[in-house]
Amino acid sequence: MLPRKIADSTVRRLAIYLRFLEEFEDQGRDTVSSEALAHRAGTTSAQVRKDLSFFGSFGKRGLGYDVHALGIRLREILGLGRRYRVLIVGAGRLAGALVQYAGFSARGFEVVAVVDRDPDKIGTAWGEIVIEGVAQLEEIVVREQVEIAILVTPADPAQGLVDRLVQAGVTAVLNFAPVQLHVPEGVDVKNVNLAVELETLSYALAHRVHA
Amino acid sequence: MLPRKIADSTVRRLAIYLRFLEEFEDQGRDTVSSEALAHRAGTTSAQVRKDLSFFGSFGKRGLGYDVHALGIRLREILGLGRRYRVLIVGAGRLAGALVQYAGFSARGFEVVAVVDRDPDKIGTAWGEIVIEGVAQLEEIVVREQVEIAILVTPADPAQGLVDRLVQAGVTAVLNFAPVQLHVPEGVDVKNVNLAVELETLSYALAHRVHA
DNA sequence: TCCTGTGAATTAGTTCACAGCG
DNA sequence: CGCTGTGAACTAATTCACAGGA
Repeated sequence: MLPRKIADSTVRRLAIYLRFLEEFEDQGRDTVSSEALAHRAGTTSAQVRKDLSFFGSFGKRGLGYDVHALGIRLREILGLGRRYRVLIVGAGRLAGALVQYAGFSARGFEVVAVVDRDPDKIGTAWGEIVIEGVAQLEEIVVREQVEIAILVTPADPAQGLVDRLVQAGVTAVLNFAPVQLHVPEGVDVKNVNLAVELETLSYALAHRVHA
Repeated sequence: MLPRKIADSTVRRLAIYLRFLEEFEDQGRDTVSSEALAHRAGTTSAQVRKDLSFFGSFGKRGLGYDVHALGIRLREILGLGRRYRVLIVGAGRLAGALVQYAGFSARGFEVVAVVDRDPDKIGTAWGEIVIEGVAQLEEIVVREQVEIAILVTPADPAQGLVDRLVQAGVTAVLNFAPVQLHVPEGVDVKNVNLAVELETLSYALAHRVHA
């Protein structure tokens, strides 16, 4: 589990393979070929084998991969063998959707706190979680041993918030704010920008060969 | 606006440059260098110039780019010069967040209908929009002249729904369901998978050089 | 025979570096 | 001079193609 530098595209595909492996497992299949995985994941069998080969050789020639064993290995590789404590910054609707999203907790991402700057929201409850004030950010990070922050705020306050998060000890951030965050070495940021996704679609529509 | 094949990564960056151009415009700046754009967008000046060069030469040597003019060109290139009629399939919390998300309508993506299969949701209103039954899918696509569908459903029904959407005339789909959709030639699908984003973070955490 | 694992070949994407125009 | 525009060089990612083990 120590190869130097793995492409982000490879890591994303591994996460996708894992999803389908679990599906196969639920169906009681105990073996799967690179071809079958590739078809489900929308890639090629060579790509699947190459992706896996960076981490070892898990298959049996002539047979394929053991569904259960490969699942375990992928979870190990992806760091999903444990739970992660997540803080959500910003209590808008998207944050609400994330808190309730079953896909996160199923994978071990546990939302332990939500903060917002709106005094009207502070103190209200979302299920188990009571929304706290953004002033408590640092205190919460320490108290709840937060490792991952999800930033769901407007662009404006995002950089200041991430500075405070990093200062308090957070080293991984999933950023939904439409800004490029600047963080010190050793802190990982992944950006999700829903408007950009739609704009790549409108690009495709605009440049279609009109029949 | 006719170059053969432009990388997805380039299109995404163009959308990001546009965001910052608009910010600069709001600030009253009327000229910007590739270097300044690159810094905001988290890339390099050479990358910015290369991305733009695929579509023409918009800058002035020694000076940079005209903020307003480049904004217009980028909107043209991205196909943002018009409005798009969007149907949301699935009325969960994420769908609710998308309906209300200002970033979409600001860019011309107008949600014209929402469908769900839950009878308890059908007939309830989200702002202007009354949720309709999934049975009406085809009728709605025609009636509302839907061009883009956003699929926000569980994995299970997603393929069947996309088949119906395509049959009814939809040619662009933003898919949040964790499955690889199979669609005919000429239909564009972009996938967003929030769990995968978090998993790339957990990969990074797990493989960090522990100091 | 079937299907993996993997170097080699290819293709795609990024960065360099500099000529040339304002 | 300053900064763009762009071939050329380089680096990264994907695909090919086949040797070899089950």
